[in-house]
Amino acid sequence: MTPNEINIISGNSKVVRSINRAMILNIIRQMQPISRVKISRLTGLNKSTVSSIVTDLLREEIIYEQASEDQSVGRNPIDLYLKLGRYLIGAINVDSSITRFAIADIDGSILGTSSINTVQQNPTQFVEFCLDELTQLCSRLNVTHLEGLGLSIAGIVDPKNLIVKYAPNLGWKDFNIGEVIQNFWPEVRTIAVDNDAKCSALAELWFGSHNVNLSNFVFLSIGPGIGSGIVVENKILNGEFHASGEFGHMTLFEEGEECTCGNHGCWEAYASDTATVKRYIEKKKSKLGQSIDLMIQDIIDLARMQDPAAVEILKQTGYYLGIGISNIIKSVDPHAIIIGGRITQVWDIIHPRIMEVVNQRTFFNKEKNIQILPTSLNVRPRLLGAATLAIQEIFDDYKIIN
Amino acid sequence: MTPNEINIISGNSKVVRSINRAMILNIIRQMQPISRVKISRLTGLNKSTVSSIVTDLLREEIIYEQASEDQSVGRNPIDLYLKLGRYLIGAINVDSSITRFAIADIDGSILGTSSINTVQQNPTQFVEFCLDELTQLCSRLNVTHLEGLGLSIAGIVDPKNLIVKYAPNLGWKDFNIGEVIQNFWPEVRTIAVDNDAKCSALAELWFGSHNVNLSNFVFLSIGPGIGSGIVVENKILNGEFHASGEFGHMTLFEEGEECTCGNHGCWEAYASDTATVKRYIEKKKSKLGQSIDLMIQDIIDLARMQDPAAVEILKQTGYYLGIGISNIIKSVDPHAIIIGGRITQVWDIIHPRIMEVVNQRTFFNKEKNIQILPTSLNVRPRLLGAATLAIQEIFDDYKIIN
DNA sequence: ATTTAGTTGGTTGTTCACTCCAACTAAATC
DNA sequence: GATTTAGTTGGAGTGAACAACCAACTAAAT
Repeated sequence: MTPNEINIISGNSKVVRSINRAMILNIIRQMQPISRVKISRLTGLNKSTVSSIVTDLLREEIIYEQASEDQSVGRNPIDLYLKLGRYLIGAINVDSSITRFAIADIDGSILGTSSINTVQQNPTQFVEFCLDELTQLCSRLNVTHLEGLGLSIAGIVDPKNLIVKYAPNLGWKDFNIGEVIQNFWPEVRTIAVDNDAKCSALAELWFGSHNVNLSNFVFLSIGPGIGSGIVVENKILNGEFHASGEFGHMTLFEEGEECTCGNHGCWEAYASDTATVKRYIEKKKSKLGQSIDLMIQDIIDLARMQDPAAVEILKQTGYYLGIGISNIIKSVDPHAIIIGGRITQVWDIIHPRIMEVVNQRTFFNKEKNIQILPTSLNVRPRLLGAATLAIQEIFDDYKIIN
Repeated sequence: MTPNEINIISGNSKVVRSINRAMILNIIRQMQPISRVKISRLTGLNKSTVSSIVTDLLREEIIYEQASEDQSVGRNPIDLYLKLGRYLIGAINVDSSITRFAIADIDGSILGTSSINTVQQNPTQFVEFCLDELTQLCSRLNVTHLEGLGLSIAGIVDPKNLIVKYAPNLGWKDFNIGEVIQNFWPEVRTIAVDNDAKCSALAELWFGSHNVNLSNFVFLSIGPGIGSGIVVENKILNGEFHASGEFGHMTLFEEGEECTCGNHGCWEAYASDTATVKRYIEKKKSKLGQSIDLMIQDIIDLARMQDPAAVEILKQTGYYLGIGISNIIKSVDPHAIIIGGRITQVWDIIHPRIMEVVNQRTFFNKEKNIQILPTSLNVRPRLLGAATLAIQEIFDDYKIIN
């Protein structure tokens, strides 16, 4: 219970029902195939209660049942599975250069994708253009109805009110993206928006395949900058002003390199792809011929072919990553750090360096057994994360009201 | 709902009752005096439901009612108040040098305190000695029964299992303090233990008088070291290994001063009282004649009498505090930072310096309006926090079972 | 091949707890 | 006495728990 604000969720039989419904649905999602009895034993709910809720879920066609075999004695259980193809989700990731689209199912599988260049124009017009593009993708895939729509944005987002507070790279400020979508597509039931790094964390949490408990972890997105999503007790830590996880701009070097944010010595100015490219250029005394995105890929490719200069530069990046990560570990004490971005292609080069620094700088670390891992997703985390935002609402819909 | 672990709290009519009970009790606590109808309107619960729960609370003697006057028309409401003196809490704060005791009421008021020197002996014996001391304090205050017992410890604590994982200053490791207390005092109903800085945060959250929304904030405890407690959505962020908020050991200076933890450039090595004293000694070329605790007080006293050297040293501390605080702001994005410790006595010296640095280093800060404030508690936060641990359990006891 | 016991999965009334609702009483003002 | 507001009472509705039941299978005997 909250001490200073009052929790408005008052108890009610309907609330109980939806809590139990959400719990059972999530168990089926995670442990399918699973029978009614097993769910009953797992939850402590009575068999009859489980049956009742499962009947609801079957009617809603969000799950289906199938006879199972191979039981030693007694009646064979009836396995329950998530039903795919029935509730589909549209996903949009808006980045400074490219905007990507996907149609996803509730198990996180992707039916199809497309992309366009992000155009710096009137945000409303751009969003409407995106929705048109998504409509086209739908018809290409013979999808007639989207249950939900999720968007991940490179910027600070108020997910509750569906407002993009500040996206400097897109030139958006206090943009009520939810309203625009609702006006344009009134038929979509759930719309969800959040910051891209937070979405990536969510995607890893829901659909990652690492065999690690991710109830407390931090997702680090290494690109031109460094973004992050903090997960605490299975939930995204939003921050009072929706700006948590700005680790990229934490000061690591009091009077260090100038950062794009105006501050000096930010982590980002040492460990981002931009910083890596800059260091490589300096070393090689070459010039910035192309975009950061292309350059970092070149350096990575060179390193994979054992080019000594590239390897050395990347090891440095690993060193700087390690310093920042050890600070993150000290602040929120996660069980794992999951890293996404091009740099994970040279995991064998950077990971040992990161671990070395983390072990050096984090006392009391051996007992913690913190996992530092590359993302386990084979879809772009930011895009899958956008879908996950909406999927999450389908599974956790016990906020109905009272 | 959790995606990877299953939430074991299944719904149930009893759960509903206790959620509503806790909500009503907390409303009375925070908004007393308040009538039944007002609670009904506030929560959306039916009048009759409120009446039913209030009847329970009256029978339990945790609240009382009193006729109110001054109502324009209609029957006068009956005001409800928290009843004091009925449920009392024992609080113990174990620090490296001094262990303090208090008897507190459920509104956070302190009936009496005492203290002893912390002895480095067998932890079980020491705890039993503490309980004896508390018993004496009780009899001195004519307190015959303690409803709960809360302990705040300078170390890493597993609050769920009541185990002190690691308290280097006390020489405790994996010490099952809960078991010891339960064996010695089997009659006490609720026992709670946590880290001292986290307890301080909890005390400020529950009983602080700042007129700021503290649902997301960080409590910084500046002493010989720097401890902190992170509050996210009105709850302490515990950390996977119970070690969140170790901001004191985050690296701010890559190759900086050596810290007690073995790392270099920790914040603590620049902004703690120890660091301040060290800098003062260096400047004055004097010697460390007494304990850090006494020395920092001397410096503070000198500064309050406008001694230029002391003022300058403390301003430096303010500068270093600012750098670390700006990193904290970027990581968890709190609404406020509350600072406790002797250094708050010279708030007029350090606060402007902190704000200057934070504004300089935190882009996008003006719009956030982050409050950096000294603790509003006039009882030692760590001690009141220990009591709050147990008080919290009395008010939020809807974890009963299912 | 047939029968019977034993085991496990799932369903069907019944009971119980709790909230909601509407009609009531209580106590104040105008 | 009419009106207004506070609080109570008894009945209705909802959903979970419980226990008895049916369903479907294996194992092992005849």
